Amino acid sequence: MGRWTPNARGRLEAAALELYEQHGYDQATVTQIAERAGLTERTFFRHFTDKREVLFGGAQLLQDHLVQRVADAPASAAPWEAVTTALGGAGEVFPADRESSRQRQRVIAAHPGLQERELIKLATLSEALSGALQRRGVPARTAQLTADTAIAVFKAAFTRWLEMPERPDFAALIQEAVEEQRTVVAG
Amino acid sequence: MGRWTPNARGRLEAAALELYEQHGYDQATVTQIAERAGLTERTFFRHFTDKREVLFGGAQLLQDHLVQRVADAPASAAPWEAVTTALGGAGEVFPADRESSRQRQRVIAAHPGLQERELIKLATLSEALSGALQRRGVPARTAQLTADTAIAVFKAAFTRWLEMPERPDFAALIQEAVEEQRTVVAG
DNA sequence: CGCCGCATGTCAGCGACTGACATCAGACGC
DNA sequence: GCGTCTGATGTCAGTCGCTGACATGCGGCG
Repeated sequence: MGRWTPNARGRLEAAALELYEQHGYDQATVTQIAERAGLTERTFFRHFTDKREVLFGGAQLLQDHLVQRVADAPASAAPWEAVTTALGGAGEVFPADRESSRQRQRVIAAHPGLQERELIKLATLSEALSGALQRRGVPARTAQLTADTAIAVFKAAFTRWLEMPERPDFAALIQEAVEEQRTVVAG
Repeated sequence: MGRWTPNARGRLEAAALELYEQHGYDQATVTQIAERAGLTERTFFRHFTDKREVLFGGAQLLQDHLVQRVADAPASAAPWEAVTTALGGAGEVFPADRESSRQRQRVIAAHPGLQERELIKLATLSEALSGALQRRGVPARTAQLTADTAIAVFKAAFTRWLEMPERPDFAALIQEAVEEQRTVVAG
């Protein structure tokens, strides 16, 4: 047992999500978030670099997971196959309840600054996938284009994953989006 | 002749670009930028919503131009053809000297916050292209996937446009990237 | 037993951004 | 010509995000 009540970071995340949703991102001050978590503003900034970052803790997990899967793909797999197969397994790291994901998306959708942060997380993910592909021998420019194109697929699939009534199989949604995109660019 | 020296907005843009490059984005204060332009901090924030936006005035022009070209494409053109043809004409709205574009890219590359802003400009552009496609009868989901995929192509082509020694024909770079992407997703 | 590490608290300060109100050259109606 | 109105700018005060420097005190470790 530590000196302080445990999981300060998790309490800050929960407090922030609640306040952002109830009063809006702009109205919620960092001081309020910290107080609700039983901490001080200064401690908030020791756990998160800024007021936005508290919503994006999961991005790093997703990225590590995907990079690992690309690295682990059989040597025979083509770049596009390696990446899309990895994306198909992303459902494993999504939260058990889609509702918390939807809540988070609602907060983000309501604030441009949070959309900016989400976009750079996707861009960082794209860079990471590109790096994983390059380690498989794919040339840099091709790797980046492949990764960017894959992100377009991921976005489409994730949007559907949130929208569908019953929790869907993420791999199937990825497969659908891949096929739709192939149709599009063949056009 | 107005009461004030003209083109306040342009002077603020120039002053900001210089200071961001010379001293770094973080070190340059808005007060400094405004003073260099012969104005006050308050006036800066009347022309630009925040310290970042001063670097992104051209994005709206590009967007309007591309949306117009998608709308003007012949009815017979498939969505992908309409969008990529429009992208090919984007070279018309780039600055005459690539050096100022490179300077701007260097500043952006040096600061994550500016990268965020650039990404949301691209996302906004993607939304606008998606809207233009939907006005041509393309279903919403397909339109967005088409636009996102097109943005991946645009990024690749623009990067090359900045890098090449002689000013290249942007339409040709778009065409190259389209073909490379088709190869990629063909697996 | 005493020292140390580390998560947290306290405090002071900077700079981004905003709202309210003042100013004043030029445009415009008469 | 003359008063009025408009719109870009200035002035001022205030909030809040974020940071650096230093203090504090429990738990562990020698």
